[in-house]
Amino acid sequence: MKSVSSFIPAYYRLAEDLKQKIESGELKPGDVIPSESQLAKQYQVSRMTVRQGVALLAKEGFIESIQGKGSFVTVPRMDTLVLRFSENNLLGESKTLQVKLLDVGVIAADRKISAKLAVSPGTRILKMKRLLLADEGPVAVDSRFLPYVKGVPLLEREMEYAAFPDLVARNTNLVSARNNFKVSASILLKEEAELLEAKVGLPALCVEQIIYASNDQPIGWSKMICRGDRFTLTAVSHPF
Amino acid sequence: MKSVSSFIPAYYRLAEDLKQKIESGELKPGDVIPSESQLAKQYQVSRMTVRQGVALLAKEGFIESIQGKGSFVTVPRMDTLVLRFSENNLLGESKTLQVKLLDVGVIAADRKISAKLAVSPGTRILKMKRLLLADEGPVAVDSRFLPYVKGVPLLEREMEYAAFPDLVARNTNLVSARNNFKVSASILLKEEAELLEAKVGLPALCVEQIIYASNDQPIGWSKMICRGDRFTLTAVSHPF
DNA sequence: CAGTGGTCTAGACCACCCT
DNA sequence: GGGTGGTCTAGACCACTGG
Repeated sequence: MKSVSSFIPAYYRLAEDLKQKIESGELKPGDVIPSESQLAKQYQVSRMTVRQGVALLAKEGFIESIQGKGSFVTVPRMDTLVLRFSENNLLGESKTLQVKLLDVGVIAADRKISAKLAVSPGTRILKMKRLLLADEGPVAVDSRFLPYVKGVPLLEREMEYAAFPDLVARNTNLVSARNNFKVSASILLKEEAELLEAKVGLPALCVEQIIYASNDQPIGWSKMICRGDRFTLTAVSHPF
Repeated sequence: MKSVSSFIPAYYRLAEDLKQKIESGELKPGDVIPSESQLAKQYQVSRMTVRQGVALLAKEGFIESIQGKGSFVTVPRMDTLVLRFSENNLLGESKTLQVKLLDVGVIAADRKISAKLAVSPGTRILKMKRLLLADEGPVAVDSRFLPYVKGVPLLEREMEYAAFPDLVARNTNLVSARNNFKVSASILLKEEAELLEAKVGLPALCVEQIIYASNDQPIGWSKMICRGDRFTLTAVSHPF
């Protein structure tokens, strides 16, 4: 039944049909949708094709299939949000992001760093500090800490511009597996205020990232202090 | 080939095999994985079964399929984070979240509200203000604004405890479609400080949510001020 | 037990990409 | 043209749920 007209796939039509029934309220959250064999008859397609459409809706969060029972309409969860955090979205209106490498070097892990990166105190740690500037001026200062890996030189440009997860991956030759991301409220301390050309005490967002390898070993820690008047974080529920 | 042993599905085994090859570095980002027909031969399964496995890996972000070219290993994007925001994760260690309804009523939309909710100034708006308390004490104050819908009474308990998106859905009889979520840095003003039993000027997180219906009409606005010393937001990259 | 979704087959034709 | 992934079929058996 792929015949003649309709350039759009059958499974897609079916999915859109059901989606429309859900959005219009004809099918309400908790309702069962027709069984796969019923849909196959209705739409004159094979069951595997129905399954493809149903799987699409499930992936998009509109329905949930339960073996032996049926497929049920769900409310897309609006408390599950997707947050894209790249340095580019530190920019507000401004189009250009500049990065200034303030400091880079190898240090010995102090107590705090050794805790964060789960290494012994004294371990050699690659540290770098950067200043991020938009058109309006400084937006954030960022400190990054990676266990020092010998024989893996990082280029200055990488240190300046690479996104933190990418930098970590480059440094360790490992596929990083997880990014633990934390946002907290803070105010500018003296040193930060000077770098960010703002007053001490200005509200600030503190964004902390810890990258883990697949073996759950932390392989990178980053802490970014952002001027609250020049930066907000945004997220949106399901990005279909 | 579903025979005898192996309680785990063939497509799942195949997916795990490939995943392991990716995580071990045998397959690196950018590499092509074997074609579907090759995999079908290798694993002695039908091509549809291979496709199911490949689709699973694609859904999980490990590979990307491109028609006419092949399927390629991708780096799971670590700058795409999933943030679960329910009032329960306002709790730190504490187990009990209490909510106190401070104020509720119908008001006329002022300039700010009419802008946020895209309604004419003066439109009747249901407003409520709540205080959220954990074991340690107050954590956040939350103001919620919904266009007033007559004939849809909300119970006090709903107003107290319903998550904001759910509350909006209940109020409008609409399936809400999108949640625009914004986090910014702030400090406690006098009124907030009093309610939160903290000093004026304490760092705070401001969480703003605007819920949209499927027709892109805003149908709810919420603004929550959280004590920075008692609340942080966390997110994590792909939640498989 | 009947009905549901989950897995699987062995084919087929298509759209697309590259050479 | 030859290879790739995308769509689709018409069956089959399985695992699970419920009455």
